[in-house]
Amino acid sequence: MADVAERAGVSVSTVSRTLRGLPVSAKTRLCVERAADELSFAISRSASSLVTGKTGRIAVLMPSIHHWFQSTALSGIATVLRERGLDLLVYSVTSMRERSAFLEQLPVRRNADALLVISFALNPAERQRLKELSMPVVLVSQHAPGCASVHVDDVDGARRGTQHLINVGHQRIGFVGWSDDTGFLWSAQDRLTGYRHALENAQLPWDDALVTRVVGSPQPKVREAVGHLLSLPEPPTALVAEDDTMAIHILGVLRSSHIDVPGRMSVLGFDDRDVAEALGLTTVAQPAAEMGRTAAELALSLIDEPSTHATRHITTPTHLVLRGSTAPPSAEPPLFSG
Amino acid sequence: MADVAERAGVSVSTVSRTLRGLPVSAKTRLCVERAADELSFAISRSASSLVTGKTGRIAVLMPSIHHWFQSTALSGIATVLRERGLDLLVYSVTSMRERSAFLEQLPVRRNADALLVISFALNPAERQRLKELSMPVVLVSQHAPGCASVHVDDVDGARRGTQHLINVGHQRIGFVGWSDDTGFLWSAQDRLTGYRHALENAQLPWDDALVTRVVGSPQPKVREAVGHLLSLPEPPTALVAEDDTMAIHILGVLRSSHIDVPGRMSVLGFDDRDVAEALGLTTVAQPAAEMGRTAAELALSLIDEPSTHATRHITTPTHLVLRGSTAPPSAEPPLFSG
DNA sequence: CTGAAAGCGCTTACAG
DNA sequence: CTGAAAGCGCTTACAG
Repeated sequence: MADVAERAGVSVSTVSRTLRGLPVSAKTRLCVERAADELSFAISRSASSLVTGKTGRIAVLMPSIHHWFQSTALSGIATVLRERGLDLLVYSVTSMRERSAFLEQLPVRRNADALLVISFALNPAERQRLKELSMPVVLVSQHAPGCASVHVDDVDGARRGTQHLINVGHQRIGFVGWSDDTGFLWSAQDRLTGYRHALENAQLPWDDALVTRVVGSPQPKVREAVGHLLSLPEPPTALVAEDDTMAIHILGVLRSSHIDVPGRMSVLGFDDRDVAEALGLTTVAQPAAEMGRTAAELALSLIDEPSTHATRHITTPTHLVLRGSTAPPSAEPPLFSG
Repeated sequence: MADVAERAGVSVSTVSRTLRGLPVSAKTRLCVERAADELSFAISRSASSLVTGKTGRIAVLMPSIHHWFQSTALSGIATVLRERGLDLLVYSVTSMRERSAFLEQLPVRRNADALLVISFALNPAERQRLKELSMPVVLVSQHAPGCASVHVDDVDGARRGTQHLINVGHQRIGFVGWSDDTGFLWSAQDRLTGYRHALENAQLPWDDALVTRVVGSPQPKVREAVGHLLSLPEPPTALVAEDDTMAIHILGVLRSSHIDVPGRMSVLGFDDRDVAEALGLTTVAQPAAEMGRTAAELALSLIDEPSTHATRHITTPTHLVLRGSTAPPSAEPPLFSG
């Protein structure tokens, strides 16, 4: 910045003011901007943050980055930050060990102006620990008292999806979920609850045998779970998958077993992830990118007015996307295979 | 840090040294570490980077974050940085306008120690511009003279995939690619070249009509492209898709048209992305996460010894993953649909 | 092994 | 509207 000042023939104070858009004379502005351009000067956030106390960065804490919901939400966050000229700092934490290390050291402290936490269930002690950061924290796809959050009503989404299956005539409906032994569970429980509510509303009996959980390596385990359901005395005619990825595994298993979807089995997903449309998967859509954007905006308003929105919860809507993987249970198998 | 020093009864110099693992007496170390713990002190990278000139951050420039290859590569990068205690800064650039703004302003300057660029084709002027950053730059999934890079041999991968189709007996093989009107093209051209090489090796005739490009909204356009291929006087019996996502769209179109895969049509992908296994897609796998890790490690060694590896190109291997979407062309349609 | 002091590149009162 | 000076929180020679 000293170089720019020298080249423009002004003081560094003036350069600083010009670059931050504070009032300077038109002539000065011109000189400074040209000088900055010629030197392709970029401000050092390190130096400015040292004095302002603001870092100009927003941090995101998340489990695996390569995961549809999380990367899509991150993408939404990035959009907002980009518009605002803020930098995006990503902390990815994939194991319990890393998770507790993060919470112990809180490396984000003083290195970001706010923290967004995408979709892993924090326990109360962990949330308490984040409070000690004394920076705005927004939970995405998770909610908890005392913390701002942006999330979807998983219970209601799953309820409405299941209701759709009931509406078209299904009476035996299975549920296939992931088993969360990792401590990074998302909305598993809520979606199962939604499924239960729909059954109750329709006065369909609850049957434990219709609820399966997949542990470990998906492909063989999903095959096993579907096998279990199809070998019941009274097998289901429709399956509610915890998410689209599970639904896609189910579609693969059914396809390789030559069980027609939706002729012999309806399959419902949750997410509306990238390939759901291509695969014709009926699913409960949640707006991951929009949730990211909303969360980022909430975080930014928390930075400006910490008290106002401190524990605001924003629930974004889900909606059912009808495609070809669900149909009434009595449909004839199609004439051609495929 | 002053607080920690006071609490531990030592000078800030000593605190600094202790925290960075420099030699201090065992007793001092204990005091300082306890004090730091009690105050849950986290160092301000802003302050330290101001004096060391190192930011402790690595930046990644990438197009859309929610995209299989890019988010998976990012994930690999994150793994390495996490181990090394470095922070990850993400610059996502989704339009041409943002792209040129980034290159003009180079906001990454002085805010990171190295820059990784994931999978968008930089033109020579843009690469030149990045050189002016005077920080290590590593290209991922792209290669160019004068720049370190980690990439896959797309020509060879596509050639081997196509060769597999030829080996099982296909003679009419179509190619379905994305049309890059966005300027963010990946390896489209190379994969088409690999396809051509395989045909040439096998002395199969080249036919322009067998090569299609999908522009705009995938689902209807893929349907159109596949329709075109299937209405040729001599239609293909196998399709090479530019990537798995395209292959999945093709599978969806074929399925909804009751054209059995692989009975009536073989489909080959490229990537081995997340749902490829679930869908039984035969594909040319590229190790996205590993490429990210390798690129991050290369960047770190460039930071330490700029000259040694400055223009090193690392080619990671692809391999064909055989699944159920490819088979010899004469196979009977299966008995059941699905 | 430890401490006092200078300085990294900015921003921000304070004068003018 | 502009400049000189102090100071943000660290690290790094330099002494001791």
